[in-house]
Amino acid sequence: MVGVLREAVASKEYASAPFGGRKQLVPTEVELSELVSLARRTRFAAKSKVFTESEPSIAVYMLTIGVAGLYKMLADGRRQIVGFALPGDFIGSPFCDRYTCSVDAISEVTTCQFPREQFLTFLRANPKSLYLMLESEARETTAAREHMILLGCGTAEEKFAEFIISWRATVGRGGVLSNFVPLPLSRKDVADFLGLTIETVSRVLSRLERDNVVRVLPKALVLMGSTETPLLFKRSYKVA
Amino acid sequence: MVGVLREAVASKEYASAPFGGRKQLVPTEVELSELVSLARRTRFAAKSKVFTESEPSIAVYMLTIGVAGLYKMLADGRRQIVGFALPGDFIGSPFCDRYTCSVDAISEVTTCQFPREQFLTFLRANPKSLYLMLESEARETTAAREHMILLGCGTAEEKFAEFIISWRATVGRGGVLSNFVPLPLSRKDVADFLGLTIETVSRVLSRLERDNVVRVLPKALVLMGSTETPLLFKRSYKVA
DNA sequence: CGAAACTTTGATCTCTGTCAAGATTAGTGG
DNA sequence: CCACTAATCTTGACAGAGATCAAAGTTTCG
Repeated sequence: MVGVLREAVASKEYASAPFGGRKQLVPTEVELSELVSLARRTRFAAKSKVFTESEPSIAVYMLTIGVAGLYKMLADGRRQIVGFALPGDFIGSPFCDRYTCSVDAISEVTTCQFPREQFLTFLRANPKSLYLMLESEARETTAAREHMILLGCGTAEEKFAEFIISWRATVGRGGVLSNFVPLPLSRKDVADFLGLTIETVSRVLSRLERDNVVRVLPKALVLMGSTETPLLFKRSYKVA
Repeated sequence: MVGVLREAVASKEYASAPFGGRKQLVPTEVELSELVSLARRTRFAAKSKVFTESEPSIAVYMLTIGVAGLYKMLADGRRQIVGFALPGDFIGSPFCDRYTCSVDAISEVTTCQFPREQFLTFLRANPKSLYLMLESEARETTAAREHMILLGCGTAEEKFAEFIISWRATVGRGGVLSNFVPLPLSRKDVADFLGLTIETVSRVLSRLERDNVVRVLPKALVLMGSTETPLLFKRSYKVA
């Protein structure tokens, strides 16, 4: 659940910075401070669980530092990562009694924890925040569907290319796009996100490196070619 | 975009039936009649386009009769169906300037069309409806993620089994589950939803029929075994 | 009734998964 | 800081699920 409230709450949490030039409804200062008063700061060690699918949903979290992975698992251990949460993203829906997916901290993670019922009450009473959450949730749905086409139609190489380009954009939020792309995820994480095996991911990377399309570093990649259009850019992709 | 407003608007559209026992916020009669006044009835022939990804978003639709398919396409013709819309479901998000996926009528379809800006204005002014939309959108995200695990982890047979069981539940909304499952979708539709080819879908079906798990009829299937737990039920699936 | 569209079935191929070693990297304790 | 062990990553050989190509059967619909 990627938050639209993120700039709001995040800025409030770390400093009382004023809002930027959003043209949509924006929570009032009063709404905001009420929300902030609900928050409890919580930390999670790298690789620890934040919560698990199907256990009772007691809180909504906003991630403030680090990277988390949202995933679903099958009984036999197969795992599908359905998305990643970065600073500013909300995790957990206040509308379900139970969590609809599991979340693990990938790096060390810090969150603002909001008790579910209180968060829900807050939303009911604060239409502007409600509106922002709805926008946010709509983006989330769009992102999920975007990923479906990869999972359903993509080859291993297409999946990886698409992933790394969009990951680069995600981690570079707002900032300038760099060809140096930090990659705190393990091969397993990438594989489980793309519906591949670690071996296939590894082979794709080796091939791309051999062809001078990327340079593989520990915990990072360097994309070759111009910053605007790295060689990796495979997008025959996208829309008919 | 599966609507929560569906019972509301649908009942208003067809009759002024009172609401059922929802315990959440419900739009007031005033809100509702305002919404209904925005609606324009629109029909789409089977296989016609409702709208196409990336064209300007001018309206939100609520499907009232029929089945529609939401999909994304790649330049080379590969297609991923990301979901189906049935009566009561909303199609199109009011928050994006352009449609984020394409929609085709599968059977003949009737919709209520709401001009986007007016719908947006309505939402801003009617917090209770806003709340319902948010709940609805959250369900949509959950459904999308649910499908991801199939696309990423499932074998052909698992994909099909999961699909048909959930399709049966979807078309049987509210009613009793029957082992006779109408299937207005073509093999291509099923294949594009599951990330398979039509040949593979066909082979899976033939195998299941040979093993007396289903009976294949034109435009329908009959599941063998008890109504509660058809033989098809493969669910080693679901949650660790 | 007959042509077009869709579905089934078969033969073959290929991409990715699986299994099995090695090679790196990361983590730990002396 | 280094050495040693565990975890992670890469690479290879092989196998198999599903894709592709091709043709015959069905259904649909004018």
